[in-house]
Amino acid sequence: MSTTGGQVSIPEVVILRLPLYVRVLTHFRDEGTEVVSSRELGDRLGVTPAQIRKDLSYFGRFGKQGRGYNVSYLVGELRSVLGLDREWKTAVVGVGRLGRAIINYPGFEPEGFKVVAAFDADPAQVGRKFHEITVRATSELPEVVIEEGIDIAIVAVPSSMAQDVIDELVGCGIKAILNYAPVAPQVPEDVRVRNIDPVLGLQTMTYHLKEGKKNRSRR
Amino acid sequence: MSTTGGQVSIPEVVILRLPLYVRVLTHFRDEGTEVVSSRELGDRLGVTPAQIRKDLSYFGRFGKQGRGYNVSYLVGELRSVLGLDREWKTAVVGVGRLGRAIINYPGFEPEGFKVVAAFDADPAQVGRKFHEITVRATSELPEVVIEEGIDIAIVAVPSSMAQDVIDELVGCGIKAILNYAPVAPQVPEDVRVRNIDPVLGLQTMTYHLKEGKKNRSRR
DNA sequence: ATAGAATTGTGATACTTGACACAATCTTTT
DNA sequence: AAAAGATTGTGTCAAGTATCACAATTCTAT
Repeated sequence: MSTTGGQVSIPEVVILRLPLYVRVLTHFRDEGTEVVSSRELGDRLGVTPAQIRKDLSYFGRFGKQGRGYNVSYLVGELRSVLGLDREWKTAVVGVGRLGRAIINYPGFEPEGFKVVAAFDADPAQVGRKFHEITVRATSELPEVVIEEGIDIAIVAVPSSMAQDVIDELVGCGIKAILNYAPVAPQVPEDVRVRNIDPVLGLQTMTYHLKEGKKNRSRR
Repeated sequence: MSTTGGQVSIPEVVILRLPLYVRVLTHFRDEGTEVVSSRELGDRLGVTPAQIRKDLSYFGRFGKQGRGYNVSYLVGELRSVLGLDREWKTAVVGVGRLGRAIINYPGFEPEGFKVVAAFDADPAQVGRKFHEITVRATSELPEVVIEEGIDIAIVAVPSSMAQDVIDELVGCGIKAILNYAPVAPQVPEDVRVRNIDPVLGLQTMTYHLKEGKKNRSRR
């Protein structure tokens, strides 16, 4: 239950898996595979076929019994579900070593994520250009977010400044933040944050490495 | 139930939260706070106090009723649980733009993760030095992993090569991999992989951004 | 055509994870 | 020294998530 207007609310874990499905399906498509079954997909992802079918069933009936899923069609449908059939504009806050690497990272644009602005608190950075983007003062954030139509902010400031910057972004009406600072940000519940934090990844693996544990992992 | 030798098996989700606790506790400690309650911790992390107490209870009884947890003591205990009371040796595979950024990243060493070797398939890169580390040929992986005592591999190769490199690493006996390539790697169940993938983070946020949804997030 | 094999979509079931609530215990105040 | 207040640790219950299993449907082969 817990509906809004009749349709069942979709678990967040399901949303988190969809981009993985899109990625693997795209792979299949690029290899020329036209049809794929939930078992084949599951094998590639390390999940059960039933889970894939259940997940997809939240959004529609994309398959054909006895045959499987048309790869191109399913990729298109899932991209549409995720909102990946348009371009999203991002702003990078913080143009230190990490921020510059993000601005230069070639993996965002092909996926429809375009960096259109950059900010830094340091006046010495303001005015510099990286990869066609001129750095602006953080004080200009509110105007630029509106003028440029920023959808998503990418935070790459030192951890001591991260919460302040995030508060500022929330104040500007930003609803989605990709955070590279190693902190646990506090945001209102209508704002999404995804943290990119390699150290956390390492720290959860050492637990298992320690004294050669043998329990199995959870993807 | 489902025990091995008497002690209850610890849920993986709990392990995934411990580094967050360590991080926030370290923050408190650096601010001079000596004692903290599960409520204060929970407020900072956006989780319920009960969850924190339950999580900690898997590993011991660290608190004192009516008072809370001694911050320094708890940090130490949790670091020990996670195996963070020693240094871990890592090797970076792939020294392109991303691999070099990882080698130069100053955030690993203070946390006890030391990059001690680097590899690349491209002969033109072999022999070059980055940040005191000489690049070796990928063919040398097996020997170097043993000689240098590599605990964790960091994969920063193009996605087309990622699975092959990961297979190679698994063949060398590596049990923990931090993977930056945008793929869903297949590994035996005794090998842990953590994926660092900003695009996946963005793609799960667009679902919610699309047509101004208002459902709340999950951390 | 018909039989057999493959595979989806989904209700029901089992398992996992999170929250609640309270006795036990410690600290502070009067 | 007693009472009031705070907070832990944990058994129990609730919610969330994953898996099972099978009718329905499609494809393939003879």
